[in-house]
Amino acid sequence: MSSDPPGWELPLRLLQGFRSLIDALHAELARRGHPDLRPVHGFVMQAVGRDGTTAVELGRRLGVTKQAAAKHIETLERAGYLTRTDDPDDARRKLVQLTGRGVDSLVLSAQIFDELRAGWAATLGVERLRAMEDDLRAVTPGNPMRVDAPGWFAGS
Amino acid sequence: MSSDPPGWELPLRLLQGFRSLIDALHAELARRGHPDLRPVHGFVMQAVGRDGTTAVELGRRLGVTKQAAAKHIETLERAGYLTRTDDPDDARRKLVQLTGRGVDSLVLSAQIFDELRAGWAATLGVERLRAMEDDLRAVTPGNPMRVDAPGWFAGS
DNA sequence: CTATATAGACAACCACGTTGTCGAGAGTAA
DNA sequence: TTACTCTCGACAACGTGGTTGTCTATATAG
Repeated sequence: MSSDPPGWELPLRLLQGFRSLIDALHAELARRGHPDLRPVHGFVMQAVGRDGTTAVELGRRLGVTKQAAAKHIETLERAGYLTRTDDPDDARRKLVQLTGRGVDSLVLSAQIFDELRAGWAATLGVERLRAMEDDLRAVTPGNPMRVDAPGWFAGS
Repeated sequence: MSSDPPGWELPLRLLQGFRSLIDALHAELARRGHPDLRPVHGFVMQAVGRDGTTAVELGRRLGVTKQAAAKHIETLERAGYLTRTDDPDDARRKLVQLTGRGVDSLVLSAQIFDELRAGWAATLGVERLRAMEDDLRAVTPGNPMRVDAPGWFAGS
């Protein structure tokens, strides 16, 4: 029988797996017309969503303050991925929405993620990959769409 | 037959798995006498290692500049986890070494990681967990001891 | 002895998070 | 209508952790 690996290997492998996928995604995004996107930008735009949102709500979704969310919005607005328009029903609010370029980057990202997953399936076999996904779902029962990752690591 | 999940779920699950382990580790570390440690501190002390190192070498291991490494050293020195002493063989160098408290935190972390892995094994079964580890090794062939994670996410 | 390379300290700056404050607008109750 | 309260977004100040650039002291090679 084989002995168990040390427990500290598992989290590092999980992180490496995540990193390798995200790095490959952004290498491919750069090749297909989005060289300026950073990993955090994908999380922000995913949190904005097709329906748009506001700075306060975006902050809630990302798990940061509205001020931090506003800075992300400003960055992505200047880069051409988001627009801000006045809400006709509430003069306090500014509606943040994806531009065509923003939507394109999300569509492209979904497509590239599928391609990367196919690469893992080719290496591991479809059944082993599905087993890994099932097992990860079992130990991380939350909604995978939560995007409050940024800023979590460094902490206070 | 079941259909494949979207490719974007896999990286999010990997990140969630990593996060859940690291969060559980630090909750337990806090309970066992190390409430001030942050995730990044574990990476730094792991990079310092039992043999000690210097600021320049630490920066190399973490993938950051020597100045950034020096700031981590100063933080952890003030917190009582590291000491800096003059190198008797080279008056330019300051040897950075773990204190007893620093070593204790690493020993404790290794122990807690083993306990967390046992928890996953209880949920998934030993064979499934080993399969996941094997598969992660197969798709992330690098040395898992690399600890250059901090600062990678936000990018430029 | 001299030239070059390295270690670490220091300053300035930037990115991204925080808290605190503020004015404008919306909602509600007297 | 008026007054009170809440919400949204803007702005300033600050902390942390990263960067580049510069400087001094010390090793090391020629």
